[in-house]
Amino acid sequence: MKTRERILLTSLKLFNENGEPNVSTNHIADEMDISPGNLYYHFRNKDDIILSLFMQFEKQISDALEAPTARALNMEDMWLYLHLVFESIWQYRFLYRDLDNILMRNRKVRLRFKRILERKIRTAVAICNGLVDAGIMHATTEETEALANNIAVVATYWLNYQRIRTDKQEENGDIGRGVYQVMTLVSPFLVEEMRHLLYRLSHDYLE
Amino acid sequence: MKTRERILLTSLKLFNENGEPNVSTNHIADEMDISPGNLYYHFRNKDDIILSLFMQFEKQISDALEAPTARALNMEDMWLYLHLVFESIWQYRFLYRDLDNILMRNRKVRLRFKRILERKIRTAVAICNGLVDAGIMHATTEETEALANNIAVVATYWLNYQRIRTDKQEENGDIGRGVYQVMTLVSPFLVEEMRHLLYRLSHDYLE
DNA sequence: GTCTATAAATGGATAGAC
DNA sequence: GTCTATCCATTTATAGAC
Repeated sequence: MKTRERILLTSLKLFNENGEPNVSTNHIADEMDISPGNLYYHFRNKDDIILSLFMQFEKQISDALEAPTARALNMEDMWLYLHLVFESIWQYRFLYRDLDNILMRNRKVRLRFKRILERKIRTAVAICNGLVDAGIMHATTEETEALANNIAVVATYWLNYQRIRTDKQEENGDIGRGVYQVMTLVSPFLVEEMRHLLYRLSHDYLE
Repeated sequence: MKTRERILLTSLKLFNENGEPNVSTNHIADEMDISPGNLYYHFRNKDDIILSLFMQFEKQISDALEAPTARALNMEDMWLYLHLVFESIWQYRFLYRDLDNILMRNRKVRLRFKRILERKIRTAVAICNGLVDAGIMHATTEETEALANNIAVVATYWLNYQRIRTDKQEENGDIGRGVYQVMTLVSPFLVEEMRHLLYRLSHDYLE
């Protein structure tokens, strides 16, 4: 494997494990048994590494956000879709844990992250409208708008929230809970029949 | 004013403005025109300052969380209650912006913050149960549980979320939007009459 | 209580040899 | 591409005089 690739892989691992602010370029080089100078041959600086990792993340989550707008979704599709979103966040969780800091320092990442967030919201609106059109959901425009924001907030911050509550540092078992939690946002707007279906689905899903 | 007090006030201001990781003890001393040595006479280290600020925050938000469990709430009460919670968060927003980092470093703050979070959830459950008992809300135990978590997530992270979306750094005008957003979580579980009341209330409230 | 001076450590980054 | 050596800036923190 190329050194550049290894730097990205090692950085991602260390960032996720220890938090981005607690991982210096020296740490990364050390962990890989290369020299700091070598690292700086491949990346201009630490933010450059973060930007590269972010672009990997961006590509991955973009693919996940693509699918549901292409066609109408049924309930099972939505689980899968949300699962993919949560998987991406989990994989690059260091970004979300120090979001404010990272976005503050890094203009490029800030602009692009904003775009992803807006896209999340628009995707949520599109899905809801699809459900309303299909007659299995009832909501006014205003309700849909507020709902989409709530979906975006919970999807964005659920893993942070869960991490504070349950002290266990790793384990991604919370993804299922995150998906469930987002679904409970939509649930009360569904027609009764669908609400029950969702209820059964979620109990299967969470074992 | 005592120097110790001034250090806390200045730290809070700088932390909120520039982000806690970007404010060193030297910056704080500098801004106050005192020497770093003087600052360290009053506080053992930076985390000690953060702990003191956190305890101020804890006291303030504890008061806010006290009220609603004492008695049943009507809709107007809930706006006020949520407003107080958001005000506290806004005032100590630096904590929330670098939450993961701060909690990771500081065991005491972590344990106490966790307690506050649990209390937020329990308060939300209590309020919902009150509304159900009063017959103006319909929700199963499971729905209430999920709802309380969603309330906690949105209340905790709304200001962070809003800050990313709208680039303007300061201005607390988003508090009203935060309260509204939390209310939209509860709204679909209310009986129709109350839902309409809430709708009217929120439109008055947000001008 | 407050200041000056300074130690000790760390992190980001570069120059130049190989 | 990679390493060694090193520089510079910053940060935390303390000792000791006033």
